Amino acid sequence: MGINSRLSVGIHILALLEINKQGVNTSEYLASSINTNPTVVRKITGLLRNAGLVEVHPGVAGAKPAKEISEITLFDVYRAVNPDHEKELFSMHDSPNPMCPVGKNIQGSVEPHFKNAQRALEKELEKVTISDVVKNIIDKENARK
Amino acid sequence: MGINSRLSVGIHILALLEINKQGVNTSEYLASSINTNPTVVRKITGLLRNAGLVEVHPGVAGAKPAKEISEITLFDVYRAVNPDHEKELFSMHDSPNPMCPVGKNIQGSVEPHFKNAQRALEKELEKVTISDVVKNIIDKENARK
DNA sequence: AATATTGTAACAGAATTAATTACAAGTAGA
DNA sequence: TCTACTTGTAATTAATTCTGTTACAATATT
Repeated sequence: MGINSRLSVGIHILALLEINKQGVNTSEYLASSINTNPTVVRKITGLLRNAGLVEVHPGVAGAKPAKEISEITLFDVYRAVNPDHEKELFSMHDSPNPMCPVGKNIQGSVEPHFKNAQRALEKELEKVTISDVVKNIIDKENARK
Repeated sequence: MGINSRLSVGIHILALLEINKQGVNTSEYLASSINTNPTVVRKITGLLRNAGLVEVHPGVAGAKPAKEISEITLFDVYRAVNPDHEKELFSMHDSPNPMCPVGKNIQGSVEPHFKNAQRALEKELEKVTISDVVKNIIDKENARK
C-alpha cells in the first residue's frame, strides 16, 4: 500500500537544480544530497527529461530545469516519474462473477468514485509548483539562522 | 505504484451483504461473487469487523453490516482495510543529506503538500456511502432489463 | 457427537521498488 | 588523438507487498 518515493526524489532534484544553479549538478552531486545512488538519479532525471522538465545531455556534466520552475507543478513531476499513466491509482479486484448482480455491476459502480478520488489528489498536486517548494526551503533555511 | 485492491473487495462485500440480506452470506458465497478465496474474504471481513462495520461471529455462518449502510462511507472502508493508518500515502525518500540546505529542508517542505493531496483523496471517498453504491448497482441491474 | 463455519497462522508466487554493478556511448580538455 | 569523466541503460539483487492457498484450531448448530 502506498505510492513510491519517486515523486519526492523528482521534487528534490528539481529544487536542488534551482538552488544550486550556479554549480554543476552531476548525478553524483544530486545523489549525495538525496542520499541515493547516482544511477537512481539518472533514471529519474531521464524520466523528467522525457517529460520536458529538465535538460540533460549524454556525456556533459550537469542538468538544468527545462522550464521556469514556477511553471512546473508537483503533478507534472508525478506524471513524469510514473509514466505508465493509464494505470489507475486504486486497484480493482479482477473478474468478479458475472452471474451475480453485484459481481456484474460492482466495477462500473465503483470506478467513477475511485477516479474522482484520484482526480482530487491530482488537483491538489497541481496547485503547488517547484517554485513554491524552493521558496519554502529557502525560508526554512533562513529561519535556522 | 498504486493502491491495493482491498478497498474494492471491502466495498463488494458490504454491497453484497446488503443486496443479499435475505440470504446467508458465508465467506464461501461472498468469495464466489468476488472471485477469490474464502480466506481472503474472511481476512477482509475481519478487518471490517475490527472497524465496527460488519457483524460476524466465529462458527456462525453469515455476516451482516453492523451499521446502516447509508452511514458507511468509502473512506470508512478504506481505513478499515488499511489498518496501519499512520503510514502516509506518499513515500518519502529516506535520510536526505543534512549537510545540504535542500536535503535538510526538503522533507518538511514537501510533506504538507503530500498530506493535502492525501486528504483531498480521502475527502472524496468520504462523500460516497455504501448505500450510494448499492443504489447504483440496483439501477444498473434494472437498466439491463 | 457430527458437521459446517469462522479465525488465523504459515507459506508461495508474482509484482514492485530501490539499490547496485557493469559497461556502452558521448563530451570535453589536455 | 587520447584520457578522464559523465550520462544512459541493462541486468541483477534484496526487501517489501499483495494475493492466493493450505492447514488447522476454535466455535456454533443440529
